[in-house]
Amino acid sequence: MNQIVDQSGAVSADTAKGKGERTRDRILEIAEQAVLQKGFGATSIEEIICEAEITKSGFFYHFKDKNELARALLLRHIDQDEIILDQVFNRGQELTDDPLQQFLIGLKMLAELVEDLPNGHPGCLIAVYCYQERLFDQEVRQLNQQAVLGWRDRFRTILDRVVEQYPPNEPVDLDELADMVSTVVEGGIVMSKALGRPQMLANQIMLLRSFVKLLFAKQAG
Amino acid sequence: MNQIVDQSGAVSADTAKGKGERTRDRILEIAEQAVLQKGFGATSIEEIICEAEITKSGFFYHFKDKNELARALLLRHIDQDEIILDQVFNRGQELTDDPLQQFLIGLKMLAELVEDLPNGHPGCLIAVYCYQERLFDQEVRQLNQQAVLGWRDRFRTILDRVVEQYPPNEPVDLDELADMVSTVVEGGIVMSKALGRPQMLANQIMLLRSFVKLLFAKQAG
DNA sequence: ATAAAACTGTACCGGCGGTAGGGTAATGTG
DNA sequence: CACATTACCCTACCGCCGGTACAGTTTTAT
Repeated sequence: MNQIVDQSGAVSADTAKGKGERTRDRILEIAEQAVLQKGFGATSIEEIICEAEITKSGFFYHFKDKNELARALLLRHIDQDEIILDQVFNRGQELTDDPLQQFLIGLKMLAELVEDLPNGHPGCLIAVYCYQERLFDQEVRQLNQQAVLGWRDRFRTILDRVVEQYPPNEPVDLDELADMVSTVVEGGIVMSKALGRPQMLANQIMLLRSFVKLLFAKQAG
Repeated sequence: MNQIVDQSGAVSADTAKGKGERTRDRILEIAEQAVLQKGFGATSIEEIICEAEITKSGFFYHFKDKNELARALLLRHIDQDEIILDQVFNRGQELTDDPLQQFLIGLKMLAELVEDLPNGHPGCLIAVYCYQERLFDQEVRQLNQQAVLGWRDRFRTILDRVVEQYPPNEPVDLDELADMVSTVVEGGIVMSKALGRPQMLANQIMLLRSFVKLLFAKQAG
């Protein structure tokens, strides 16, 4: 869903890593950017090694084939994504005890976070892989699926606490509502890219937030 | 947004076309399926001509290069999409004079339409192209942009009529709300594909419909 | 019948994914 | 410092693919 580079953290972490792992990370970083811009099938190993300043042998020392690169890319992406979502939605829990407010704060912070990205959201590997599923093996597809189910669990947990205190004004399935967050983010990224207007993603998240407010707002009387 | 083959219509139209155009259409049909499954860069001309039972020379007789194929695919996709959206949302206008009901009926019909697709929604070329923008020229990117703006106009026009009669319960930007339909469809397609559950797209559309109802519902008192 | 349209056939180029295998520089560790 | 392991580099090769060039042939519409 989100991929933002944890700069200072990454640097300090790098120094603790061996040289091999640092090269591997560099390959992954370069590859991810390329894949998000051109798709997996259109990203050549040649260009990756060129930018990473290694040779083809060097590349295949780290990844036995392109499919293994795909798997590593996805795993890394999912990890980074989870860290960011944890930060955003745990922060809400620190600020208030009201579960609805926690959720609304999380959505607001998510919107601000994607809005502050200088060149817009770079894209989501899960979406890239969805549209190129025939290129990958079963394992990659399962990873993709589990990542999405992880998002559902995350938001569902929050929503369960919300409905205890706020009965929804319209009957909704909570899993579907949890999925709505992912849906809006994924769709928002596509719309942002299509229009070349990065801000759209943040706007759509905020609009979803309005809907959540409406759904759980206490009615007058 | 949507790509559904208008079968009987296509057949009768085919008979009116010259042989060249029929071959061209066959190429486009095969290419679109492949591109939606593997991405544009990973779809080889070789496999297209193999399935279309023509030679490489035959292919390049119709399209001077892959970029021209991309443009033709996109134009065709946008056309088909517009026909479907016209059908769905004009039907709402036939059934009632209330603009809100028209919109809600349109969303319901859209949900039913995508739910009835046997193998789930095949995907949206606009989304594919967004995630592979570096492969295409300026013209293709502009086409993509205009298609999205067309969706916005379509829904915005409906919404303008809605707000005349139904003041929204929460302040919203109508362009953003119009974009929300596209966002949910694009995001819903990604989610459906990622989870392998075609029904998700219809569910998300119906959930958006609930939100629209809430937003424009007349408050008690 | 005939001209135009719609192809086919063959040969070629360079780039890319991937393999094979031998050689070498850098690195962490005792 | 020694030394094994890690992390690469170099060269050569294969087959597939996008794309070009161009001459020849069939099919179609009129």
